[in-house]
Amino acid sequence: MSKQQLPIVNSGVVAGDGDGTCCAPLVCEPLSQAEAAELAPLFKAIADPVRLRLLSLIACHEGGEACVCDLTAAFDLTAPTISHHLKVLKQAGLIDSERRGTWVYYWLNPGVLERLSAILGPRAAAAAASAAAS
Amino acid sequence: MSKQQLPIVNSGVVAGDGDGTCCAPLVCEPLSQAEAAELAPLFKAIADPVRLRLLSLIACHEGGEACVCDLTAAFDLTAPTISHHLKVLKQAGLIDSERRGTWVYYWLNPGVLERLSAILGPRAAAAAASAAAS
DNA sequence: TCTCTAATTTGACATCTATCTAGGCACGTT
DNA sequence: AACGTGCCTAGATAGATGTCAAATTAGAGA
Repeated sequence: MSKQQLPIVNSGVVAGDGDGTCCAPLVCEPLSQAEAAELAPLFKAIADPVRLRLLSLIACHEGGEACVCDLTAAFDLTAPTISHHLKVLKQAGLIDSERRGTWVYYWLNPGVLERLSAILGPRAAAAAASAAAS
Repeated sequence: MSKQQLPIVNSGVVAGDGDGTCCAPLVCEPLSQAEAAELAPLFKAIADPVRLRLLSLIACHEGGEACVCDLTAAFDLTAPTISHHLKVLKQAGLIDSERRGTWVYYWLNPGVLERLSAILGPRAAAAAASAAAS
């Protein structure tokens, strides 16, 4: 933390998206400080075994959504802990939720995982190839 | 550098399906506990703004590698701190390094980012696969 | 209204993490 | 050999994080 030198170059960052083509993969051009600061919390949200499984369970559940009771049952953790992890995922924008009667359902927010994937992804192959070539 | 452990990177992880084509994206089938436990540290390694930029700087640097002095200069952090982050990335298996004379060079370990990318998104997985195929 | 179940919030705790300063090792140069 | 520079390790510390038990909120039904 502190003032690092690189100014906020890009701004579009990761959130912007919108240009259908694609993202700025990690490997194409150096991430600005601002971009990194915006991406890191997203990766941090998924950088936990419980939350990874939660995402996976939700995504794979029929209808693309799952209620908390289903999720809690899949872990050896207390309900408050699961609730906490769901909150982290939701605050990061990865999932969303809605109450229906007694139960609360969660589903994946479309596009977010894909964007993260794109940032890590396509280019890496190219970079690896060029590295190998030398 | 001799004392530095070997990267634990691969071992199958989530790709374990064995069909060489590709991995099981998060959304295809629920992650097992073991898979999640193995993936989380990788995501945790990149879930930091400094480390994201380090990865990016290394990947974008000419030749696909960069020396510590180049990297340190890009941040407003002390050298030991950068060294710490590089160690985290190396222990996660994301990068590797070598000393050449006075300087130590770091480069991206090929494949690891792609695997993470593939896990997050089917679309990216397909892209990576097609890239690899060509 | 009262009660039962589902889910979240609160508060506490132990652990992990990012960062720094100080010091040490390796290499190249004088 | 001695020095200077590049990089890493060690130790310390403030702050973040994961977990649980207890308490709270919200809806369904008797």
